Amino acid sequence: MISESSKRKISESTIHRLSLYYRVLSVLEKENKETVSSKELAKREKLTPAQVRKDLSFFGSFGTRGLGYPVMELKRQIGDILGLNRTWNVALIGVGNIGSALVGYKEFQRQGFQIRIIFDNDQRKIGSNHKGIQVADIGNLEKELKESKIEIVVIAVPATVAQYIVDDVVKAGIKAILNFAPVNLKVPEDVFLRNENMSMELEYLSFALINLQNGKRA
Amino acid sequence: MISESSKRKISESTIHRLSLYYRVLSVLEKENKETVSSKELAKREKLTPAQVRKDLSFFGSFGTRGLGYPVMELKRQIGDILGLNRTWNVALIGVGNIGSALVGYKEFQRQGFQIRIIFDNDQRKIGSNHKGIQVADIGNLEKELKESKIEIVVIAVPATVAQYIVDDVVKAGIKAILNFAPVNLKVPEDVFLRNENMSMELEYLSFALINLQNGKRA
DNA sequence: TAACAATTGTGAATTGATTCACATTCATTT
DNA sequence: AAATGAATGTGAATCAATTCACAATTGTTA
Ligand SMILES: NC(=O)c1ccc[n+]([C@@H]2O[C@H](COP(=O)([O-])OP(=O)(O)OC[C@H]3O[C@@H](n4cnc5c(N)ncnc54)[C@H](O)[C@@H]3O)[C@@H](O)[C@H]2O)c1
Ligand SMILES: NC(=O)c1ccc[n+]([C@@H]2O[C@H](COP(=O)([O-])OP(=O)(O)OC[C@H]3O[C@@H](n4cnc5c(N)ncnc54)[C@H](O)[C@@H]3O)[C@@H](O)[C@H]2O)c1
Repeated sequence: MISESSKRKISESTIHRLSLYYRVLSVLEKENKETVSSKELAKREKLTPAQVRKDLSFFGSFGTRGLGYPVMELKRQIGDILGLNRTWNVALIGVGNIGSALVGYKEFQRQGFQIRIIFDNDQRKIGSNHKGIQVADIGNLEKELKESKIEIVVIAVPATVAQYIVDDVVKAGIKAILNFAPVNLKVPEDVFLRNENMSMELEYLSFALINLQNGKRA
Repeated sequence: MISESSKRKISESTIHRLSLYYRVLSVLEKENKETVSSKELAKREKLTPAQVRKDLSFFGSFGTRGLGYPVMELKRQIGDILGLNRTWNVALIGVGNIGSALVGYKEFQRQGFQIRIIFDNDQRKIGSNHKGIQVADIGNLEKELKESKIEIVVIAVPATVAQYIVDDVVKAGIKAILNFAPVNLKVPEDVFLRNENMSMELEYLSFALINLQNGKRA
């Protein structure tokens, strides 16, 4: 457990890189590698060895000088930090194009993110079973979120209604929200909100093609 | 046009924020707002006015002191910078869960990202029409990419085959790739590769729930 | 068991991004 | 036409993230 005082200084990028390390370690585990150096870890994700060591050092000393890091053990430790050695009860709101894709994605399940319930306002969808998961009426949102002990909510509804939905989700006491709608949602200070903005990366590519084509990479 | 020397100093975060500004400006345009201040722009995306002004200043002076920025004009300018005032020929490789969602997403079209052709290796899908777009055989990748004058390729195939596919895409001369597979793909220096990693944001939420719950936000 | 090679963990230095603060400019009002 | 108020554009200052560089430690070899 991280001490109260050390909490504030771990950056978002460090956490994102932990996700990458975790992914690499999973691969190394399958390759039956016992240990891995910061150099190798860095190479596999195009980072620097110093970056890897610094990131890990925020959370403890996991390596052995001269040898490197024990693959299985480090994976477990990062898993503990990121909360991947447990399951999370997830609800999905809006089962259209993107919502359906998420439901069909088994990798999330494997990582412990279990979609327990789906909400929609389309009468044709409500009551049906979407890949084995019940589709509930958005009208029963608060009640069902509580009954299913949901911890994380994924928003996949049109941008126009996302703020209304999120207000209800917050009222139901949810503290973690992943939003796919291209809109800046307002939530209270104590609710964690992350946005998945697919257009951004396409737009970055577009920018790069126009502006960086003949120079060095950004 | 940006001068050769100024190219290197514009950060990725600045470009990502331009995307946000563009989105806000589109909304303001619909609300018939003539001008907008850096203060208002900042408020709508939870940024600081200084940040907004600094970001824009990298590309020129678009505002009027005492007044603010002209909404339509600034939108057009940012659109020029990001390449959104034109269309891009996009190819999608892999039309499974996530690929289908992307094809069904009209917002990309509206932004100028036009999916012209889809590739898959599933015989049941090849030859069919997916929402009006032809599904081609992955075997004809290089030929078809060139014929369709594709500029951006979106990878939505299983992680296990993504590197092989990307190698072929690069061979076909494509310089911009958006990858949805959770794997670090290797591409030459002159190819722009962006990754869309949905697990990362879920993992960040998981981390936040465990580690930041009782303290201040990260 | 001593020397060697490898690699960590971490303060210090550096580089990069954000914020500050204010002179400047423009529109409006008197 | 002068005074006022609002808001930009930008160097300088601050804050944050990354990289450097090296002492410390471990496993291996002679
Ligand atoms: N499809 C994509 O690839 C993609 C990519 C990026 C972002 N997004 C965003 O994700 C969101 C969903 O996109 P989509 O393409 O899946 O749209 P969609 O229209 O296919 O799906 C939206 C779903 O939300 C449901 N819904 C609408 N209003 C609701 C309400 N008030 N309560 C509950 N459910 C409601 C609809 O019945 C539908 O099932 C949008 O905000 C979109 O901008 C989608
Ligand atoms: N579904 C999601 O929500 C989601 C989220 C994040 C990341 N991803 C990633 O996106 C990728 C696709 O995921 P998915 O859920 O759509 O998988 P999927 O299995 O539904 O779709 C994959 C598609 O790729 C095609 N394909 C397989 N091998 C191919 C080849 N060699 N050449 C051409 N086409 C080939 C398949 O026929 C299929 O249509 C995966 O890498 C996955 O990890 C998916």
